[in-house]
Amino acid sequence: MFTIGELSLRTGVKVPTIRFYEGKGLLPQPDRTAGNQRRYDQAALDRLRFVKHTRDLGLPLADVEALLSLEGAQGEDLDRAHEIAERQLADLRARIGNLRRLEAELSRIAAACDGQHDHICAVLHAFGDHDTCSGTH
Amino acid sequence: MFTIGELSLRTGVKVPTIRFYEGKGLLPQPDRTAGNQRRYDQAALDRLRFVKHTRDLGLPLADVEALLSLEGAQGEDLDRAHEIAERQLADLRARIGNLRRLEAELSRIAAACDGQHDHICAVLHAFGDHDTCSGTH
DNA sequence: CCTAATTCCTCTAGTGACTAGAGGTTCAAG
DNA sequence: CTTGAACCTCTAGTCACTAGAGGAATTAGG
Repeated sequence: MFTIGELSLRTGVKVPTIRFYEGKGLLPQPDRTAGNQRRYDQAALDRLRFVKHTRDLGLPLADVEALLSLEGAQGEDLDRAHEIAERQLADLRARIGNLRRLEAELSRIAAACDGQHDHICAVLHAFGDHDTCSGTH
Repeated sequence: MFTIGELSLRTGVKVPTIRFYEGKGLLPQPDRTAGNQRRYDQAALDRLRFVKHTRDLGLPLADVEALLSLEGAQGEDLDRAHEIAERQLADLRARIGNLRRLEAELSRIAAACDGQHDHICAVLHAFGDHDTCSGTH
């Protein structure tokens, strides 16, 4: 049996966040001591690790919840899980694409003034100027 | 003179968001008609475009505000602007790196089950399983 | 057995950057 | 002069936490 603090150490999820997840229904209500403190078992640890991992992957809590409800799923339910993974992947790839375009633009802006102010620094102008952007955003 | 709706159309910033920016002090208080409606001039349009563009680049409003206060800056103030651009760029590159690692993992997960359920689908297991991750996150 | 330090409890409020809605007013066209 | 769209202010909700107040329980040392 772990305290909430031990669970936090083992998963890397902060204590208030664990309580927050419980309030959201992502984690079941754990046992309590006579003094009302939470005590967790191995199953709770596994479940929290699942939540942590999926969150790290960028899934919103609603999707984490959906996946949790699919535990031990079969047949069509597995298609749902697969679909969530595919959707997240597409999302992620789009986000990477956007960020790479922004990276190109930001480095153009940062390069506009390399510390010499003999000329008028173009950084501020570059921030305001959309016309010279390569991509759309 | 533009109404708030016209400003919205020309910049792509939604009407409530324009009011929100004004409340935050990012945009100056515009003139008003006798009936209390906002009327904007070209300067307001330019300023909002600057805000929009910097926001699109991923800068938090606090940084947008800092940049706005540097308008017409000279000397050392320009270093501040340059520093903000450099910091954002570093930030952005780190974010891209993280996302690319996650992409690798998500595609591993999505591939774990390609629609055939003869075998037990590994998607759910993969979501819960951090050990097989290539990178750290 | 007692005390002190640490961890735990609940609850409220704050973050960032908006977005949605209620309930009411003004403007522009016909 | 009427109608309908666009405007006004204000409050509250979103997401995923995070911080703090004020108090109770647990645990290690003496």
